[in-house]
Amino acid sequence: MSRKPRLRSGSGVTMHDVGLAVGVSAITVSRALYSPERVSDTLRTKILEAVDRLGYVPNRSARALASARSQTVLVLIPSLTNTVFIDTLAGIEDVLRPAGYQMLIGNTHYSAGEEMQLLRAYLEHQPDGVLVTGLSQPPEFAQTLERQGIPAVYMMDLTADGRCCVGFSQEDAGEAITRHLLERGRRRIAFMGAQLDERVLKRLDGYRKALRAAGRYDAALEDLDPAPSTMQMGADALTRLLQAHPDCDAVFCCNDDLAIGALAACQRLGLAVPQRMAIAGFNDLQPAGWVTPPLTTVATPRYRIGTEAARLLLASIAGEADAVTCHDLGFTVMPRASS
Amino acid sequence: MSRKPRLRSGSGVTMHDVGLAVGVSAITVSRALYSPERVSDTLRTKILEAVDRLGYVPNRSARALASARSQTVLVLIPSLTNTVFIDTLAGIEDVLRPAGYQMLIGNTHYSAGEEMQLLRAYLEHQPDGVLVTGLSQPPEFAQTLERQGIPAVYMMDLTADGRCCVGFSQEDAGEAITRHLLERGRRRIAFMGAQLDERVLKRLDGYRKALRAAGRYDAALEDLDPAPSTMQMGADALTRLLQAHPDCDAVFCCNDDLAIGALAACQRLGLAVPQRMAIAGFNDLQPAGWVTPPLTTVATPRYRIGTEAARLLLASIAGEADAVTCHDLGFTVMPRASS
DNA sequence: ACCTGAAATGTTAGCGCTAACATGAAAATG
DNA sequence: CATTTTCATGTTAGCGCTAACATTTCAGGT
Repeated sequence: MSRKPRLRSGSGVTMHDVGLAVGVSAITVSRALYSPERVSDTLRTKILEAVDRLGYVPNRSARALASARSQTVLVLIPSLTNTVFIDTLAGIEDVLRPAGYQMLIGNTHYSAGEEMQLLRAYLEHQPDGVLVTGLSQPPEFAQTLERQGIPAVYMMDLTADGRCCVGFSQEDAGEAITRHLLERGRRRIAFMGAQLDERVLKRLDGYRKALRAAGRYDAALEDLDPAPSTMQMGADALTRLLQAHPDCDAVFCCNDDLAIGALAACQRLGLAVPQRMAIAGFNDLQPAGWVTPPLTTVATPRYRIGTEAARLLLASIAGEADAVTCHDLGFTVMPRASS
Repeated sequence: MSRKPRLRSGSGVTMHDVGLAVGVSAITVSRALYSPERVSDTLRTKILEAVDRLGYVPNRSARALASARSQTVLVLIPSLTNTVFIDTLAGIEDVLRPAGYQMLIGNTHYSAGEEMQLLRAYLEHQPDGVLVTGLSQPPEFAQTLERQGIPAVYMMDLTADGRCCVGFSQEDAGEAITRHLLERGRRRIAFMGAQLDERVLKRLDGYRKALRAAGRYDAALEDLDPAPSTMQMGADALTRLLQAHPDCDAVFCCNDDLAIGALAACQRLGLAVPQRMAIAGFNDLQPAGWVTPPLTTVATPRYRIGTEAARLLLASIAGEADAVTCHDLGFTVMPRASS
């Protein structure tokens, strides 16, 4: 009356099998692998040899189920094609992997709806923590995390509302680069924005603040397009801008892609940069230092945001309450020849 | 004599709890969620309502453990900063997500060693299948997969050795674009290569084949650098190349980044493109069609490689033996003004 | 010799879920 | 109306692992 044996996943070698081969119980194998100090040296050596010989592969699902810790972190980023987030991802990975944590990457495509959906879907993995881009999730988002008791770190921007965040003030950065253009004697400074996510809008706020303070704000000089930014778009926007406002003498582009497109358009139109037109970008991506003329932009600590956020999250997972703080990593205005 | 209750992960609501709330057993809840046709409509509605009300989140680890299927696919790609692989990733995701599969992304950094390490690490998740970039893994790689009975699909290139692959012939593509340059009357065609992964080397093979057939091969015209490619590198290589070989009248760059760098260098050096110097790239990334002059390049079906590979893998996981075939998705030479 | 306590290993139970088999009721069949 | 089939649901056991407690061993102190 024996039942069919159930399916086995993987190679079918379990801790129990390894234990049998060495003459110990499964728990000792578990300890040899994950808390080596609790097993005598001789035994541990024999066990590790057997693990190798039998080709034992631990089963993470079983481990997660039994220990109630998945050793997994969910990372939500708006895009995989934007270098900014890829750099951050690299920083995150460099901290999480050595710590034995697994990254689950969710691409929100800049959509709050998709972000919420992804959170729900990935919660099934019982992540031990979540790294989120930006601060403008719906209230439901934080509630869900709260209910499951999952710590989160918010990346890229700052807030004083008590959430744990790592980044820099997008608004201050926008203000700083605009002020830089003012200091260079520019009087009709335009803003070129695409994607229009929360970070772009905050940079726009900073731009407005700087210009208003100088008494030079003109809403007509704002060119906003919700579509994802491309170099082409930057070129088009610049052409449009100069047609409508021939007196415009500078433009702050919300990112380097737009700025490089704008630069190319100036060259095509025969406008000298920076003499006739100053151009500033944002992020200091690799090409910014390389185009002619080199692009004035704002260098952002993307990689470090990743490492710091990951570190904070790990501390938070470990229960260190003081990990829940706001980390301002700052930014640097990079004055180059385009302004 | 009661023990401490064990930790609970997540919200603590289980299928059993949902069942209690509705007055059914846990297995009925399971069926209502995953094989709805096996539960009556009335009951299913009640169960789903309770799931919502209680905020039940399924536990994927438990599911994977009990069913021996993780609904997870491992994707190994060489880089997250190369648009080529990001596009492929997008294709993969667009097929896997609707099918309920979870992607685990492993970044190999173009290293066979890291690739093997990643495979071993991610095997702990008991992936149901693996998507791999390229064909030149060590024999150990395929053996490991074989032993665990995990199907794999190899992306980007073709092979006749029986492995399931989706891509196009990198060699044929290299040959085709080189022939295009020959047909445009070029006689001293250089090759500029970076990163030097297997795909670049195959394109180089194709380049050599075309030039040898035309009796115009000269090993001195090959500029190879194992470092990751950048626009800067393309510019440097072009300058170097022209210094050493002033008679060089065309260059096939192994990717668009190098080509755009080379283009910029020509402009800086005052060399007319294509009159004095023809330039061809590879991949047809967005900027290729947009720089001046527009770049001749080879369009590659990156997104479709992703969707097809994912589809094949799913079929393979489902046990459809005929899924193990080679899919040639072809490529298209895009003649533009740079040649 | 006895006790104490730390170190090394084992036993038991259960994490949340689903495969396999079992049961009971309703519907279809002769 | 008895019999078979189908459908809807339940029971049992176990996936592989580890928390919690239990036991054994042995060093060191008295």
